[in-house]
Amino acid sequence: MRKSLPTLRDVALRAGVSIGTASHVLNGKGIVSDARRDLVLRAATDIGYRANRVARSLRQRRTHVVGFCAPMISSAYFSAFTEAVHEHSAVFEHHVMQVLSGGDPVQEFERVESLLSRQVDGIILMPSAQPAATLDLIAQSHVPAVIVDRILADERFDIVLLDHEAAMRDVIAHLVGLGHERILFIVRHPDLVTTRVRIATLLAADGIKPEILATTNEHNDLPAALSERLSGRDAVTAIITSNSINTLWTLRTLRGLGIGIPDDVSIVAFDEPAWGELVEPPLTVVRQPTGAIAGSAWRLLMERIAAAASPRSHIMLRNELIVRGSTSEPRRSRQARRSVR
Amino acid sequence: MRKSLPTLRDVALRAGVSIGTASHVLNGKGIVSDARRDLVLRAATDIGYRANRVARSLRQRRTHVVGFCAPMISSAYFSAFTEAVHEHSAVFEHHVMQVLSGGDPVQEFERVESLLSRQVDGIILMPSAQPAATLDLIAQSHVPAVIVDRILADERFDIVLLDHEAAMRDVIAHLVGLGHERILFIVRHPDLVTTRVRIATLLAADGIKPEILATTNEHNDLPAALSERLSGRDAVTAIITSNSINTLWTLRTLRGLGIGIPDDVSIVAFDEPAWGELVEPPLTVVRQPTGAIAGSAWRLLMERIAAAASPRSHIMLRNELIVRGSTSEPRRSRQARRSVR
DNA sequence: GGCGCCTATTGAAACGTTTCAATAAAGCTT
DNA sequence: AAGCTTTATTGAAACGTTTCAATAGGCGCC
Repeated sequence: MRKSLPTLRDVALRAGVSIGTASHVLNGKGIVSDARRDLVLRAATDIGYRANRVARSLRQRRTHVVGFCAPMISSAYFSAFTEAVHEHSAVFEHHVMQVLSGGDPVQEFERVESLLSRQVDGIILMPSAQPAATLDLIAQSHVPAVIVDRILADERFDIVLLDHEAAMRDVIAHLVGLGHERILFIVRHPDLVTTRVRIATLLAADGIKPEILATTNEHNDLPAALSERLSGRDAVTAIITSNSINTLWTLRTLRGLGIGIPDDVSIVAFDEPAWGELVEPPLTVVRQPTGAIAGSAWRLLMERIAAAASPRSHIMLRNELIVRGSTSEPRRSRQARRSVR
Repeated sequence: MRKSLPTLRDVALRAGVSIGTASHVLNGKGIVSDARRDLVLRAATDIGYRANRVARSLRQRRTHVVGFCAPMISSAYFSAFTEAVHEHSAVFEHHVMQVLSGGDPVQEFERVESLLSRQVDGIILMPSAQPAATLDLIAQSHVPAVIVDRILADERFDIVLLDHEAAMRDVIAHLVGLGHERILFIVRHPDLVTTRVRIATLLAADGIKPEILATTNEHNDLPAALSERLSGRDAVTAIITSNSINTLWTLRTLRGLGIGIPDDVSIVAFDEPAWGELVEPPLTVVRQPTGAIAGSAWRLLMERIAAAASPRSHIMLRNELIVRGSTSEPRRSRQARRSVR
């Protein structure tokens, strides 16, 4: 049997004041004489009083806990974002209760429901691919929520978006500027909105001949597909990868095929991996501003909690194209230029 | 003003029964007639009742929340472990309230204190380098806690340890077996218990000539230090790195110096990075069993919560040495063997 | 038909806070 | 000195559950 902790009642008793007064002192609210204040404070430290925030939450109908639901953690983008979310929690004086959906809509629904029953003050959601049920659940609960990426528009929620269209256009402009025309985009989750936007932007671009390759989870189709797409007269001269894992497998496959970067093919990677700057050659990447996303999400959420009725905001953040060594002019145009000299 | 959610009272009212009966039905406790049971269940779904777990926690003095404090997330080992902790949470029907210490003892103390005031049922702690105050705080609070790694022995807590000594011995045996003698160990945090154990084990080993290199956070001393240690008559033939970042910088530096792996020097990396298997050559690594650590931690914690008085357990888990392409016989012995043929 | 024993149900206390309305004391104004 | 405001303090209600003791009805038993 655990010894029960000292309570506010114990403090009040020891200080010889009422529970109400003790509460006032410890919360700095109300008017209390200096004498009693000292008495209470001393009593509190004497018996090692620590407020029971569960009781407070019940009474105030406010937990100061924010629910955070993400598909996973151990992948560059998610772990960076998760860390950023936790780092901001201290600033905003809330705790984070985190659940994992594994990207599965059913689990997502259940986990979010359990967050709601914990009376979280708000929710930060990185949605799965089919989040409709979960979104309905949240909307109907009237708990403030911020959706991070993957949802393009929903008037019921505040949304923090990444401008994947602009990002892809930046990538294309960079590649076209270098002289690339045939560009291969290797994707993993073609059904995600994020991916769809990127694909659409690529396909709609002028002056290039884009191709899409949807690879498998094990990436075992990559060697064959790549060696085919990198040979012959109309071989691709640039590859865009859609996430860190993808990038890793692509690099490895290329090395296995003896294809040089950027001499034989240029590489641009979405979702900067931790090792992006450190491999040879350093990778040209699209950096996702995880810190800024988390910051915006928190800010929107806090504003929403303070003013439930104000109009919803949809914030769009820019990705940043970091040009490093893995992109250069395609071989043919380099040769052509050399022969001109 | 948010519309207040339906409560158990509303359910009972609608079903025409007492609150107690409604509670019995929804928790499957006590004896309730089938007729009333149906009534209650129907009423509950009708008005979309969802139990308020804050109220339940207060009454039961049990939150079913476990506090989890770690130094950070966005590093291979921590993100893998964090994910494992969250994955297990569903199995054990607890939620996780996570806080970050940043490795700072003061923050660690404060964050853990705030977990305690949230009345967490237990704590999983990955301690900072000076955790004494935090440990005292937890011990004195009588909240069950499991310490993960970095603390060798403390009778007040259940502890899950990694056998860093055995791991280092495995590494040494592997290298010695290949014919290495001069071995360089590159470390980042020489003050961590973890690191100290590894260093001591290396220094105590027979038949080798070990060297320790404590590098800086920016690793800008690495090129000079490595080029010195890899040249001359008594050059090192094998390098052990102590974490993923370390490994990355080492690989990059070696490549910059034009030193081949494993031809010129062998590499063994502690703390398997996600990309360990995918770089060229694939890395020989010491894998930390993050899933097993998390599983053990949860199991111990749940047992402790069920039986506070039972003796503390200290579990020691083995790391796994994964031999891949980055280690081979040292150059000299290879040449010697070739000349014999 | 009185007694005891199940079965089902309920009212009320308790969990530890916050907060509101009420009160008491004290100071000021006229 | 009566009336009014201000300043401190308090008792009690409320938050939404769980749980315990009490009760009432039904039933069998002698």
